[in-house]
Formats: sequence, structure tokens, C-alpha cells
Amino acid sequence: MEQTADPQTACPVTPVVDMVFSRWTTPILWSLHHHGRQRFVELERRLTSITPKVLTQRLRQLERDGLVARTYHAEVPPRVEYEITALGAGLGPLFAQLATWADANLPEVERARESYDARPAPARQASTDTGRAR
Amino acid sequence: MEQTADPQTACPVTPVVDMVFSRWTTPILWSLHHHGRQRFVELERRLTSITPKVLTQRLRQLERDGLVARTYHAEVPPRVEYEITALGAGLGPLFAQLATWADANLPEVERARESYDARPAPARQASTDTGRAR
DNA sequence: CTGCATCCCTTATGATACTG
DNA sequence: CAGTATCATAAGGGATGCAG
Repeated sequence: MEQTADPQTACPVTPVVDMVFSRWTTPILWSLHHHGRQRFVELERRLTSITPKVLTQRLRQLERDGLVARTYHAEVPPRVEYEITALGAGLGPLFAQLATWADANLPEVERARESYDARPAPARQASTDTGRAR
Repeated sequence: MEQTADPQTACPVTPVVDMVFSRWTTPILWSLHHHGRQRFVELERRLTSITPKVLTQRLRQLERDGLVARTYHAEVPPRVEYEITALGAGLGPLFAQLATWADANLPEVERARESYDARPAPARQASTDTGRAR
């Protein structure tokens, strides 16, 4: 949530991006997708460094969006389990493609960064169109 | 950018997500992808509501990551053009799949939200596993 | 036109401590 | 165990104004 106005108008995929790729949501979905139904603590441990507060927030959001299902067991020590819904599982192929792209192209991204950082910054000006890309 | 520590460890796609799906980057890439090479002002106009400062920041980041190429023409009124690189263009299929998912599932997400918001919130507890999803 | 420098403020996020 | 409440902090983003 939280788009001031309309990055959306220029780009039809913004709503999905905001929902699926906001901070922590990807690791959470990934974890639930690959390790199946898990309790709160399990998630907390797997996503080392997340605080319970934030984890709760994100899980609530995902539950509201229908990507994650929450099951509350009113036992002595309370037990709550989270799992991916069918809707959420439909994102699987997308994640897979994302991973594929990463494997194939992250190295080049890394090189681009080094190359960029190497330039003193003044050199970045005045690049007469040397016809690159496309 | 900016992951304090390691949402990454739990999820291999986090680096890509941070790079491609941080705020405004999706609309920018989308615009460059669909309308081709554009000048700074054109982008600014298309992404109504973005400020030049932020647009510059994002473009720099994308340039550094090698997804966007910048061409500076040292003319009387300066002219700068941005375009997608081959690397950036490789994200096309991914965006397409994202759009497809959106078309197919956003309505259901919307329904999930309404349904969730309808519940008084106390009712959200004690849901004996009514075997949902998966 | 392009875009950097400043200042300011909202918001998100993290650390900590405490209940059912 | 599974959260919630409170507080503190920092980052992101917007609004100028000015320079190449």
C-alpha cells in the first residue's frame, strides 16, 4: 500500500508490484512456498532479522490480499499456522522466472555497476550517441 | 536498495526485486519499454506526479545497474535521452507475465480484501481449520 | 532543459518491553 | 507461542532555488 497518486496510471503492473514486492513480502511468500505451512516462529527464524512486529504486519497484509491463509488453533500454547493460498501459489511461475533472470543476468548487472562506479563521474557527461542498445 | 541484512538469505530473488521493483522503477522501465527512447521531460510528463529529483535518482540507479542507457547531447538547450538497454529489455517477458497475472487475479485479490475488511476483526480469531487453500 | 543542493517532513522500520 | 504497544530513528520523498 501507499502510492501517493499514480505511478499506476503509467504502468498497469504497479498494483501487483506494490502488493507482491513490497519489503519482506517476497521472502515470506518464498518461504511459505518452499517449506509449506509454517508457524509464526518458524517464519521468524527463517527470516532472520525480521522483528515480530513487522512480520505480523506483513502477514496481515498478505492475508488480506488473499495470498496467505492463517489458521488459529486455540490450544494451551497458542498455535498459528500460515500457508500459501491457491491465489498466492499462482505467483510461483513468476518467481521462477524472476530467479531465472537473476541467474542469467545478475553478473552482468554487477559488471555494469563496477563499470559505472569506476567512471570519475565527470566522464559521465558528453557521451556523443555511440549508438548503443536496441 | 537498502536491505539491512538478509531477507536475501531466505530468498534468492531479493536482489532482483530490490533492483527492479523499487519505487518508480517499474513505471519508468515500462514507459521506456513501450514508448522507446525519451527525453527527461517526456518521462517527467508521462509519470505525472514524480518530481525531477526523484526521477533523476531513479534514472541514475537504473543506469548504474545497466538497465537504462543515458545519452547526453551537449547542445544549446541541453538534451538528454534515455532508453532501455538490451539487459533491461530482457525484463520484458517478466513484465508481461506480471501483467497477465494481474489481469487474471486482481479481481480475486479485490474480493479477498473486501471479505477481509468485512470481518469485524474479532471474528478473525479461532478459525478451526476449515481446510482452505492448497 | 537538465539536474544538483538544501531543507523539511511524513512514513516506514527497528528495538524493546509487556500481555493473553 | 503469538502477538501488541510504545518509543526512537532513519530513510524516502516533496518543495524550493540555483547552476551548467
